[in-house]
Amino acid sequence: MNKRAGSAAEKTSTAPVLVNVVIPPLESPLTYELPEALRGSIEIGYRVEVPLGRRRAFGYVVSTQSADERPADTNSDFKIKSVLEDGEHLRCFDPLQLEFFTWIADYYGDSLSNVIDVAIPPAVPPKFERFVKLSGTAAPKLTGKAQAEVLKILSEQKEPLDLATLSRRVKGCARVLKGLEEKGLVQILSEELVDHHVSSEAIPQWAKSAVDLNAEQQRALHDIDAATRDKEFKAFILHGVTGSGKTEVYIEAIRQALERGQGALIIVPEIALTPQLIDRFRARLGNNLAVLHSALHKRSRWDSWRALLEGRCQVAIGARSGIFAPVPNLGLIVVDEEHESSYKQAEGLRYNARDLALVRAKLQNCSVVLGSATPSLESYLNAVKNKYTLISLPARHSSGSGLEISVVDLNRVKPWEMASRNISPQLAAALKDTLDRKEQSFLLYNRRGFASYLQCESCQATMDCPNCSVTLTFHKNQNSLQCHYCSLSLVVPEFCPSCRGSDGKSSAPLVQRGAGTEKIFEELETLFPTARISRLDRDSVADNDAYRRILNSVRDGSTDILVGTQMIAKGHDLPGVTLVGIVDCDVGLHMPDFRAGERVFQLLTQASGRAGRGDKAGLVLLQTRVPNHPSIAKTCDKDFRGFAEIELENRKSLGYPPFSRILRIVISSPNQEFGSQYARHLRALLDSSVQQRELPLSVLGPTVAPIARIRALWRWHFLVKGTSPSHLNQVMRDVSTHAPKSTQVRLVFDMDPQDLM
DNA sequence: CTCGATTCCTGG
DNA sequence: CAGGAATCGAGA
Repeated sequence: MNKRAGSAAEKTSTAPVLVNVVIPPLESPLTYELPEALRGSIEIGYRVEVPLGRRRAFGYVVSTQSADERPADTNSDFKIKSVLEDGEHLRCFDPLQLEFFTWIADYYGDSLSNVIDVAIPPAVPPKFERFVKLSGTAAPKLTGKAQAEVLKILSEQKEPLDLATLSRRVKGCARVLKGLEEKGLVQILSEELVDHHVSSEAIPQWAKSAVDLNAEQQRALHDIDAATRDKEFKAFILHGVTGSGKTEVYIEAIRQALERGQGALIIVPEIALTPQLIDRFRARLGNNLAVLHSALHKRSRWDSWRALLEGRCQVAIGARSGIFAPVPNLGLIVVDEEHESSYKQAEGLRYNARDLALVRAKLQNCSVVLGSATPSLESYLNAVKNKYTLISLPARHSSGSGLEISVVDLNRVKPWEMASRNISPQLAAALKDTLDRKEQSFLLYNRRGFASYLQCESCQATMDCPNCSVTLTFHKNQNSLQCHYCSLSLVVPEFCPSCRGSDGKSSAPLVQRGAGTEKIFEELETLFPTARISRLDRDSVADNDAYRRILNSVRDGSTDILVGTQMIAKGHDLPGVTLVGIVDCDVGLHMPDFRAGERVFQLLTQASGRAGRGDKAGLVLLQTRVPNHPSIAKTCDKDFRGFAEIELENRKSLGYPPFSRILRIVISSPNQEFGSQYARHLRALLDSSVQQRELPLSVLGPTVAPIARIRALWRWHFLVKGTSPSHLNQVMRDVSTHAPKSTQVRLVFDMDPQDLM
């Protein structure tokens, strides 16, 4: 399997002659012959350059064959071309990873080619920098003025000087240097430029010192480390609220693995992968940490990847796509905030990085740690069934129960008693107290904009997106109506466009319905005119640096109240915050999605964790109209297990995950009639597949998707439910091979969907 | 019948 | 995806 290049004599006898190469975006592999000169040096995982038609293309070697396996007889009606001898051939992944890639392709019903294309960052040509240094001891003789100057500069230099700096000091130095080089007075070195984020320096000694872990952390560490050391597949759920010290456990476990020469992989949600977090890991794990992030510059991404591949780094940290990292001798995978739905890729290859972490751990016999304050029910059920080990870390604060969470039942507040449209007297009072104490508050309202929609007062028409079946959100700051699905932006019309003038009055006014963070911000400004208020949501962090700037303004105390969407629930340690107000807990609770309740619980619990992280006690106020709803009541009780039990019971009775698996099939078409007919036809296909194979599956649909139209495409979907993923898989294969191809419709298969809209 | 545009299909 | 072949359709 893992043949290394042997001696030249061995090469000819045992080295494979044929290689199967996937060339994205081609789905199936093509066979090429290896020219004599390349045999033995190219194996699985190499990116090779091959002739394809009349052009050259890059492809990845996924399997090899020796000459005698050549399928000479029947269907070889094509002549096998040869890998280009003068091409660029580059090692791109570890042969060990192939099994993982194949598994992914099978499970998600995609081609190996596409999986590899998604997994491997595109290689960038190496960049070289040239350095000059003095060479030889020969006395400088008969040098010109310019040459003398260069020599003088160089003699003042301890290290070789880079050419760029030199040419800035001496104009036209290239020629001068050439002369000097010929005389043997200087040497020009070429060194490959590797991104500074990646380095092979050893772990500094100071970082090796252990930190103080409490008894529970010690125990967690011990268990995780034992599994890692034994190189067995074992999954842990590390359940602990923010501030319970999960990160310390990860770091120590990784550090211990490193000392044994085992590599590790950490996956964090995109938004958490901040420079601060990376610094924290680097401070303790040293420089052999490779950062992988799809937003990184191409070169850094490739450099990090290669550093792992070449063994210069043993630890990788990355967002979703980091799960593919070629960590050498992988011993431990950590998935932080494992419940995050952003681990699921929403388009293309719709993989879930958390699920893949478990698959990979199983394939490579290593341990995996899923960390969260609010584990997903999928993971939690596995712990209940003893498939995973659940480790709970108690809150670490000395103040212990310093967090008080209470409900404001909006049913019991008369409209005229409200401090403002969306802020109850209780919340207003708490905000005032917090301001008086010179402490800080977070206000969560999980909706962007100023008003959810505008409605005509006379004809009741709502301002809808022309391309999507949703209302347009009113953004007051930009005075625009925006579609949050297709990002259309319109100037706000002065009068209702559909009834203007028709009822005699030419000025049918538009009224604002529903609220958003902008509105809450405005209410706060009215209530607390002297307070320093900031807003954090996708709109206010449009420019790249704004996110950090806003969080910094909280950290340094120049913001008193921060209002925002779920973004504020995920920021980092901000010890000055002692009040968290949830303006409306019920947002998102009534979505047509069986995970709605779970998501709300997660968000509320996560947001609550922002309060009182320092020594001071924290207060959380939950404004709601359904105070007895488990998502809210159990947040109040800080009772994850209690919530999980209720919710699991629900899911069980309805046959939803984690008690079943779902395959979602989405049909979209610009033509409503054609699409709906196509969807009905697909139902027949589904039924016949299920029947013929006698699969215990239930098929729901076709139904119009909850958002019936997006970007001018009408949408329908099916939910196929079953207990075994392989059954769903068979149906998916059947349908995708037999479904009639049409340019009018698009068909998407989504295994384990997170998004049901 | 011709030419350009469009769709289809192959690539080893 | 890219390039070539097959097919389509308007113009002459």
